Amino acid sequence: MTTIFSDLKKDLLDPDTIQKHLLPWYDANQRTLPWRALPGREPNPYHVWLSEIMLQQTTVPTVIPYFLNFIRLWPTVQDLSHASLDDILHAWQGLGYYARARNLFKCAQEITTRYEGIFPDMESTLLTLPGIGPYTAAAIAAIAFGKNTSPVDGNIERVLSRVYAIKVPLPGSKPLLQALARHHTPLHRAGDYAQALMDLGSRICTPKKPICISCPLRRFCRALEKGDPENYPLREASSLKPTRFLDAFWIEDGSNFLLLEKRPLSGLLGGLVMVPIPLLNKNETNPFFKEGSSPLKGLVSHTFTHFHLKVRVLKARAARGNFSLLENQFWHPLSDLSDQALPTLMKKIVRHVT
DNA sequence: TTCCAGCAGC
DNA sequence: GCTGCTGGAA
Repeated sequence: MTTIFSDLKKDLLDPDTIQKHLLPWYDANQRTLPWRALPGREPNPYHVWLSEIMLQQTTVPTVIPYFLNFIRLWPTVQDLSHASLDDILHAWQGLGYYARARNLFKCAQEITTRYEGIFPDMESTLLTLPGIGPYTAAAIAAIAFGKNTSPVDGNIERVLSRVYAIKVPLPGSKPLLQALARHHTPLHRAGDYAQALMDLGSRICTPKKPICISCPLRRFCRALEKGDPENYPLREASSLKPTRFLDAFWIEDGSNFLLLEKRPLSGLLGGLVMVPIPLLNKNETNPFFKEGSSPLKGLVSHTFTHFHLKVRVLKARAARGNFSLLENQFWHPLSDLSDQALPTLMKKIVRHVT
């Protein structure tokens, strides 16, 4: 920590400067969120964990309906641990990063069997559970159990980068930001402190057009002093994504059944249901003949973490009797697609065809 | 149409 | 250090 601070040391703010201004602001301005305990009430660790896993990948407004649906279907972590993976993936569909739904399930099972349904309250124990990494372990320990830990999410990175006008670009500045967050974490109310920084980041210290005039930290924000808070945090130049072109096979039998396949559990869109797209995973071979199929006009575009995808849809009709299904394939009524766990790519293809 | 945020697993 | 998805903003 001393080395990280070395060239910043004389510029460090008092350890408690930030929280002294931040906590009163939080008490007056905190967001009401379905997983957040009302002031003076005990947080529900199951709710905190579930929301943090969902929030790992998307924003609060997107998460809220998924979260409410999950706790309606599975009110406790034991209920979730007794669900089926297919039901969980179905409820998760559209959220993306489907490996996280599998880890959610594994984690619920471990909590139920190894911890008798009680969430561990130690950061180091939480860190051993599936799907819980450094950020989530610290967040649960602080928010659900009031432990003195310092979770650093994207909001907190942005706020601290601005307050200190950090010149090192992300992600290289992460250790420094972690150390700064640690430096300012109060002994009491560490969870409120973390949530206050997150709320500040989402409501005031926004990526674009921050509302500095309303910020409780404006008096000692160095980026504001320099006049360019929006330029922080600095980022390494990102590399360009390649574009891949693939064919999807929309194959119907004579009676409105569609050929679907369940994708392998690991890898892209794992465990979700799609029409066949040969070569979407590496090493996949193409078992389909393009003869007898007609390409639809236009392409379906979708972007994954590391590449753009443009899909041509080939439509064909097959007699069920002389079509031999692969192990992971099945015929499914077109009218009942909604009972399957479909990724957004598949929904775009459905829209394109129908 | 393109860009971007968001964190864990391997 | 590479892989994994989506919605919303620009």
